[in-house]
Amino acid sequence: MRFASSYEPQNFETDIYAGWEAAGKFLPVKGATGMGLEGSDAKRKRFSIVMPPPNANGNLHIGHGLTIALEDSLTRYHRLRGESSWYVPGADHAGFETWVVYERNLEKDGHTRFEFSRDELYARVWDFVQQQRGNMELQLRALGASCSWEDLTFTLDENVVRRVYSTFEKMWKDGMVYRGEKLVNFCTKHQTAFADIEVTHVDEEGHLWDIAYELVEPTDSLSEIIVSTTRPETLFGDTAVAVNPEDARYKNVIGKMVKLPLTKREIPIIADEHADPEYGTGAVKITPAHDPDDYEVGNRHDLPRITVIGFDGKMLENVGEEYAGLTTTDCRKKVLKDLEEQGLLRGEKKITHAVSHCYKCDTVIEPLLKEQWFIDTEKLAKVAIEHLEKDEIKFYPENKKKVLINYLKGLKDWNISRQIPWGIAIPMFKKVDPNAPGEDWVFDTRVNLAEIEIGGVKYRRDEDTFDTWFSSSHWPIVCTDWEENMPSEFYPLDVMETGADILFAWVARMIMMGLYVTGEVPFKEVYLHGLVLDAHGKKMSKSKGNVINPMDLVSKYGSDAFRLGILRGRSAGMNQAFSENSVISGQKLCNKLWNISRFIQGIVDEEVSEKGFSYANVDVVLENEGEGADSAVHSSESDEINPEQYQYTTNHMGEDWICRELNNCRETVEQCMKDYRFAEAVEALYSTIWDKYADWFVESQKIYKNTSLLKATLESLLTMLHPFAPFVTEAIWQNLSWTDGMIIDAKWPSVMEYDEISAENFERLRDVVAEVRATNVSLFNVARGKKFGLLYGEDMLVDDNTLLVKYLSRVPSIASVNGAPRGLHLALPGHDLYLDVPAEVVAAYRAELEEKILSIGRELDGLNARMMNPSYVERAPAELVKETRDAITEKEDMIARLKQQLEVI
RNA sequence: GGGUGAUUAGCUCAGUUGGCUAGAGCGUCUCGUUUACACCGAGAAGGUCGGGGGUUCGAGCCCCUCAUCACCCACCA
Repeated sequence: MRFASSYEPQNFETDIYAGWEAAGKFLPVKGATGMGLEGSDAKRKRFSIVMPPPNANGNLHIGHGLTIALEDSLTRYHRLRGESSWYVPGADHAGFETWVVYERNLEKDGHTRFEFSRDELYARVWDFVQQQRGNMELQLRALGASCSWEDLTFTLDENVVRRVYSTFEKMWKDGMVYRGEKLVNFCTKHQTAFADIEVTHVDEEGHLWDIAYELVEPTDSLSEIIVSTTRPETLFGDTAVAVNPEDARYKNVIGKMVKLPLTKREIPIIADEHADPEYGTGAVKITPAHDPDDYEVGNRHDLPRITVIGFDGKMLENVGEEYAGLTTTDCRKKVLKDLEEQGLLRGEKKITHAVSHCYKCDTVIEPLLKEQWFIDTEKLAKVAIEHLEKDEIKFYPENKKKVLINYLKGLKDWNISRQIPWGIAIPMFKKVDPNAPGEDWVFDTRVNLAEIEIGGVKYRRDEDTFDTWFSSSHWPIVCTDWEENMPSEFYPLDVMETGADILFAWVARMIMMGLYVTGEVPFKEVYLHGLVLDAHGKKMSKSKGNVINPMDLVSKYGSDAFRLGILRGRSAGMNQAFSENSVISGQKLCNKLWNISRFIQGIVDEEVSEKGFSYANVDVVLENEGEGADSAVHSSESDEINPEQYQYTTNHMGEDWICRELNNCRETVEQCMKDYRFAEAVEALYSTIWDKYADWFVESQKIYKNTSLLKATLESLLTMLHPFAPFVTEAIWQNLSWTDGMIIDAKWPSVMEYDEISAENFERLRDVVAEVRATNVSLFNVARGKKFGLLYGEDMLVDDNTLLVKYLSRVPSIASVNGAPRGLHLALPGHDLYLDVPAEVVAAYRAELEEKILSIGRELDGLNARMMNPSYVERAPAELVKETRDAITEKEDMIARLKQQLEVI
């Protein structure tokens, strides 16, 4: 036996993947623009997609599982369509993320980062990542990613670094890079600055304190000014008190000085719009070195900036002995206590306000002044917006484009300096002797040297590294090997698929950088997926303990089951719940398909071995009924894709019908893939395979066997499902006796020819069978489990197909009434059928019949009401009106029959 | 404070220009030793499509409004 009785993914997946890889099936046909290629390859369409690089040192999480399911389905679909498809895998050095893991390990071993030079640290992390890296790649293979491994790009590869440096140099020359001392988001735990986007804001309970600042020269009405603050410990850095220029209470003290409590300093009262008269006391202390708003106010008024908190999160010397060295929290307590003692603390109230946190360790972000490299984003954003508004990139979901443009419009300059050793070194050197001739900073790529000499002048390396997003914004460029003198035929990418949560951090930056470097948008379409939530719609998190590991599901149910399960019910941009149930349902589909194939292979084997059927009576029946006389040879209509596929004949209406259904399914899948509606494509396949192919076509083939058609249709289904369930379809394909090669590069099905009238007849036959089955079951109670035979009167369809009807509707017998109707008349329009039920059972069935009459009557009333409405008849499309009219006739007919039945009783 | 999305069966979700009796998976119930499959087959129950208005011959879908939830952005001390 070729096929075991159930599909066990573990027995196939590893070997199948290795087989694909060894046969080079993941490689694109490069150079398809014509160079050195003949014939069809020269015209071959291309499809390119790059993988958002997973963290090289980590394990894949459920989001990666979804990512691969989506991207690989697309890739495989386009490959089957005959396109040269290139799926470029990647690995991310994940600067900060990896650094955090590594530093934690260091600390566990009793070391700190300060024991090593940057170069030493870099080398150590490099080794660490290399050790870990294989894991992630194995997991991608287990998920079935058909990516071109020899093109794997690591974000620290030489070509990536070279590209990043060349962009940075260009920006430096274009004056878009500047070094500035600005307030940056600083994590005192991780000792690095972050871009605005890397900071999370959390609404928290806090306090608002009122503190009195005494006027140096009291006026008649005012001797002090009370400010409101949430951060009293920063008062040491205050350089002004601001009031609103329109605020009558303070108009006459603007320009006067106040005494800064706990210090000997005096600071001015200034007028600035920033002060909101409605909020607190209307007066606000200004601390330019420790608050982003105040920083702006300081700039407007040319105020000094006094830094009082260090990068370690502790108070500096300049705040005085008593406070220096305290953490900000301790200092706050002491300041409040001291103010209270001096009678300067005037109020305290609870408020909720947004506080910035490090997205990694949750430490409160300290805004600190720091010299950093910044990118002037104005031009970049402007160009990006222009191209977006010209609709050069199509977004799925559509509304994200608007959201992105909105973000770009308010984009601030981008801090690209990170104070961590793991990453791409910033290629800038600072002149050691400020008095030496030449610029203070020079661009130079010799970053392996701590110090360089240019024209006798010494320069020292900047020790910072690039923000990871700066390099990853080049991803489509570096993955497709785009170069100035030789643009890649695969750039721009056909589609960028990634998480909606990194629309700003990544997608926005790829667009800006793609345009800046190549002048072209980096991709034509963007598909954004939402978060995978747990079964109850909650975010997965380690602390909640609801994290699902995709690899567990893959090993338990198989890769295909996981892929089908995670795609189910998912639509672009939406966060969606996910549970094991959907994976189980995927597993069932795989097993179903396996068993369908097993059955068909059995028929093929039987035919080969014996040229006959095991059902002795079938030959006879075939001669007497069915549509054998009308059989016709068909082959695929459009020969473009695959001329030799689908040589078959249709001998029976069920066969025409399945051809029609497969055509419909193929069209649906094609349209869905075009629109990125993956879940709908899977659903169409699921219902075609299960509800149509298995339940009706395969069942009917137990009576009428058509091997050529069984083969053709099975191949078609396997091929269509392959993008979503690559392993089981390949396992079956290679197990079948008549198929060649691998399904991974089989040909996408083309149109199947069939007879429309015949197909429609089968549809009618299904109605008959369904009604017979349902009626027999509903008789179950009154008939105490007895099943009844079917009788037919003037009914051509049934008369011509008695064997099939008998088999499909599970009746014990089927016969003509021979002009003497008896039993239960089925209320089926256009048919003359009876269940051979004794009169007493029909009588017992009376209540059900009456209920049925009532229910059809209700439907009839609704239809009649519609027809009674003159506007409906006038304005609705004629076709619709006709349908309504026909439905009324049908319902009336049904009711008449049922009533007649009642009378007989 | 601004923005986006959601609200449809017990649960998780489909439902693309408005059109016949609103669908699926899982769950529930009844029945089934039919030789591909119990990871199966047959059948059934279950929904006033968040509330309220409006447009229309016709609204789950379009418009207005309210409510609830989620997420994103934002400098209110």
